[in-house]
Amino acid sequence: MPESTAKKPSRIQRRNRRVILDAALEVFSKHGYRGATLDQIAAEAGLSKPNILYYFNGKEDIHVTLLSQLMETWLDPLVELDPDGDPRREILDYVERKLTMSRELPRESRLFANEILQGAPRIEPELHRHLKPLFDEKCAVIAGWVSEGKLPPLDPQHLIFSIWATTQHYADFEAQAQVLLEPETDPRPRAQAHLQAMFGALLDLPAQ
Amino acid sequence: MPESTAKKPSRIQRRNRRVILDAALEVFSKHGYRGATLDQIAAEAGLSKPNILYYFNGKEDIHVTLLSQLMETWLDPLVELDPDGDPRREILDYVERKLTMSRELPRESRLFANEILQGAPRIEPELHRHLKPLFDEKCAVIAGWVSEGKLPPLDPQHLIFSIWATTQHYADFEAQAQVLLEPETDPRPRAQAHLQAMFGALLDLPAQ
DNA sequence: TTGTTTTTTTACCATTTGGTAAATCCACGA
DNA sequence: TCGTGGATTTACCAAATGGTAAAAAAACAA
Repeated sequence: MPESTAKKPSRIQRRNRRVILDAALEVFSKHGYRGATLDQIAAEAGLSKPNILYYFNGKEDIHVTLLSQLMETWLDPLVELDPDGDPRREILDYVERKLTMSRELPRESRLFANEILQGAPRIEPELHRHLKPLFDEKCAVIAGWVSEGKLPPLDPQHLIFSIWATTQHYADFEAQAQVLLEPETDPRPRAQAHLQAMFGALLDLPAQ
Repeated sequence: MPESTAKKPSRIQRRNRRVILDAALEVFSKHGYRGATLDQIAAEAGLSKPNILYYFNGKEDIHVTLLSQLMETWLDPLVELDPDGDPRREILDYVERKLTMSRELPRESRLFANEILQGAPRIEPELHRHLKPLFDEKCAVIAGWVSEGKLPPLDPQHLIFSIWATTQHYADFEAQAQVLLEPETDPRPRAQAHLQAMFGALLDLPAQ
């Protein structure tokens, strides 16, 4: 019973749990929680369905484990925002890291987007536990920069929302961009230029 | 057979189709296509399941009808962008209309977000037929303003993406905002100020 | 009222899907 | 080599779900 009181997991257990979670990421991010089936995950993982249920307590367990495990990766770019760095540089670099992440981890982006869209029923506790404190901390950092006159007066919370929205857009709404832009071409180089110009302009605003 | 060669639909037919589509909007926007069930829609509409299937050919028919019918409403704010207006005013007003729409029609926003996130399997033809031409047209308008020197050099396509992303964010990711901001409080007044400042700064950039 | 058409309900059905029990297989240490 | 516990498969099941057939009811035209 790998799920009971944590003994040390065997090599096989670690490998298969990883294989399953990777397959689940693929399937959940493509079809959403309800749209994904254990059979699809099993096929993607190359394992049988009962075998998957040997490693996890059920569909929801897989989903929650996946979200929890990816939360850290997902928040990493924001963690790196340095209170002691140059404010303008720090924020523009954060935009760039987020955009890079939307290119390199689009499945993770869509996984979170799906979960939030449904009202975050399974990840809400994690949001309170990990996202909220980090968000508050970094908002305070930015607010500090503003009050020190190192940045023009701006709304830290909504600035961060704008960064999330604009960068994740390229992963979450990729299907739309495929229709509207040249397909087969990554729009992110031009997106990068645009976003740097846009947030740069906001940060360069003269103090009120 | 209301579905066959279009006779004039009766009063009952018009009413019930409207009731069903409204119920479907509620359910689909909350749970996504796969997450929604005909039973839920029937309960929400106050009709029996077979009765619903009397008015529509199936679950997918309801979904496609809903998306098609809402497409016009959804694109309306962009249609209103006037080539003969003041460029800066036109774009900032468009931002405001989109933000207002995300407050007044959040279900519609989430319905589209869900569909696009899944790869737009059922709405792709509509995107090509309605969204693409409008998008190209308005991009050309903005590009014209730029080349006339009425706007600083900017990327029309990605500008529009940024407007979509930032405004719809408040409907699509409402669950996240609920965790991070004061619940029970509409963040949009402050969002409005932030977005006007941000896009205003971009549009006020000196010509290169 | 009566006959006809439209609308609604009742009673189902086949498939899908998350999940389980139990038998079997297999890796590995003694 | 053999035994034991972990890993995997086989064969299922119950509930949910999209959908249908046909009877009953309601609406409506004459």
